[in-house]
Amino acid sequence: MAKQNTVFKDAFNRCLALLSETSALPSEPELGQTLGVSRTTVRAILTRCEKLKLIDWDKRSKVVLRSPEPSDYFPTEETDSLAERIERSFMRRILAGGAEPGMQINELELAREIGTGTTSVREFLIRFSRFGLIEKRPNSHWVLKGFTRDFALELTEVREMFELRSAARFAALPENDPAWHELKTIEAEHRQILADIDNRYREFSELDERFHLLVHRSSSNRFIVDFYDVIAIVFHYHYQWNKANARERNARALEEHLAYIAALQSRDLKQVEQACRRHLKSARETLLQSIP
Amino acid sequence: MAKQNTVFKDAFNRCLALLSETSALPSEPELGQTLGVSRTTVRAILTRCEKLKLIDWDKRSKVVLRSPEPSDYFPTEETDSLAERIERSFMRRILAGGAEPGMQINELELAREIGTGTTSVREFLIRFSRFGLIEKRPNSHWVLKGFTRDFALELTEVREMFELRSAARFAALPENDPAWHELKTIEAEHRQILADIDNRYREFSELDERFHLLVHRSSSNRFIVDFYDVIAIVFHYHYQWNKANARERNARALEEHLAYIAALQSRDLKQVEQACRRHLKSARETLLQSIP
DNA sequence: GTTCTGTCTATTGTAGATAAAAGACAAACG
DNA sequence: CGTTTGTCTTTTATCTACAATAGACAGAAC
Repeated sequence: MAKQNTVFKDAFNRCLALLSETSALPSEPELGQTLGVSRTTVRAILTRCEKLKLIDWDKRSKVVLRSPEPSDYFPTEETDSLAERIERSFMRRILAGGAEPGMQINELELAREIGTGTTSVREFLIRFSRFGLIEKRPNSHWVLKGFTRDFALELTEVREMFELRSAARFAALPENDPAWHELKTIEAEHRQILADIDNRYREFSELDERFHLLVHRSSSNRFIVDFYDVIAIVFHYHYQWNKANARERNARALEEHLAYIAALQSRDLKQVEQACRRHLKSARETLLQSIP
Repeated sequence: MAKQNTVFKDAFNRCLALLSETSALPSEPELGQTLGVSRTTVRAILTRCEKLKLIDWDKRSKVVLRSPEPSDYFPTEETDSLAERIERSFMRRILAGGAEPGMQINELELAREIGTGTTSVREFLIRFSRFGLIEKRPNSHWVLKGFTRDFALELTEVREMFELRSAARFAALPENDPAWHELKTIEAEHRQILADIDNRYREFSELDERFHLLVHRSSSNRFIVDFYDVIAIVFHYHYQWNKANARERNARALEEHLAYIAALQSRDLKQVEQACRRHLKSARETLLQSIP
């Protein structure tokens, strides 16, 4: 087992969806473009489609023979990349399950638990270390620094610095910048979710990420944008394992976002700063409440 | 060749220095403590010392037989860890030698050039990616974003935000905080170097790093402190390959540091901000001048 | 009874191998 | 002539193996 073929499996599944909507597939390069994979993978997909009698493939002609059935798809567990699986396992361990700060992290043990080789775990830990939750002792183990109160305070301190700056930049964006249009779209989605909050409050998490990323992007600063990864991952898992009062919390955040968006649209720097601060303050409090 | 034994070689060299100053070595745990290595490595070192007839070793007694000679030491090239060697090779390529932004980085080629396996290069690139100079295309190559003007501007923008905040924190540190004493020491070294600037201006680079790190540390924020790694590495290599006007540049920076230090000691926030801004501004200009 | 040493085990760092995926090039097609 | 396909090469992602290093434990020495 060298490389996992998750790219193939995932692209194959997405191709099936495409296939159910047309009577013939496009050229290999075009298909590769659509699915975001190379021609090599496209050809592997086509080969499998042919074998399953989903299409009749002869050079340029790729005629659809039948609609795909559920059994044609690869199971979703097999389409996640190894990195995603490792991240999920790891985050569950440290955020959900009683992981004490100071605890040692063992590459071999983690690898065995997840069912992968040590290399992948190691690379994950290296990538993950920039989130400030773990630290390496060279030639020795990793140390879990833990999702502590200090961590949350340090994270939000930088977040506030960055977001205030980004928000001010945003407000100064020229009239014709596409970000304004994107903001309008996001605003509309806020209103839609709020209108049906009881059923749709779970959709907030994803919208939250899109909104703040849009704001951070206008900083045009790679360090600020990259830092948003840290915030996003923390809030992502935090939302996932901490569902107490989710409805009220999200409703409140949506309202704050709308005020924040209105402030941005007013282009009044004072107002922007005020609305931004208010929202960040309550986001910080929410996060802190979930930490013992 | 699995692991390199650079830890052993480096610790051995440092042990020789120790050895030339005493007539007998301490216990294994104590030696390990001093050299910062495990007992396993200490015992390997002692074994080699014995073999070279540098000491007579029998259990607790470790009598020095003769002073180490230059030929006893391992050559310095062999004591650098693989990671350090990779970093140097890589930085030379991208900072010193015409590396165009957008260029592809090939793991295999880099590994061959440096003479290591791909695993180490790969891990280096992952670690290095947080510096914002390269970016990964999954399942494909890395892209060099380049040490461009934009990079320098984005870097210094964040640096200024962080350092202003840290400096303000520093000024508010309680009287008995050890940082004040450390600051005094650093101040004295500044004066010593300035007094003999023609001969010692090269020592500025290291002092600069120590000073700014001391300031950043008072933020008590891991993200701010960690970010200083990015600044440090950029300035480190920048100083190393860009020696035009080094003497004047460093003399000026030393003066600015002294003003900055005085401002910190005054604990007057206005003054601190002013001195800090002035120094950061000129640091930014220096950096920008070296970029075409 | 604390500290040290001898011995042993577990884990990390690195190389090398291999399947998956990307990508290059020329011939074939429209 | 610009795409598309067939074929081939190169590169990445991942596993496994193994030496270096860290670390544990019991008995020896002070």
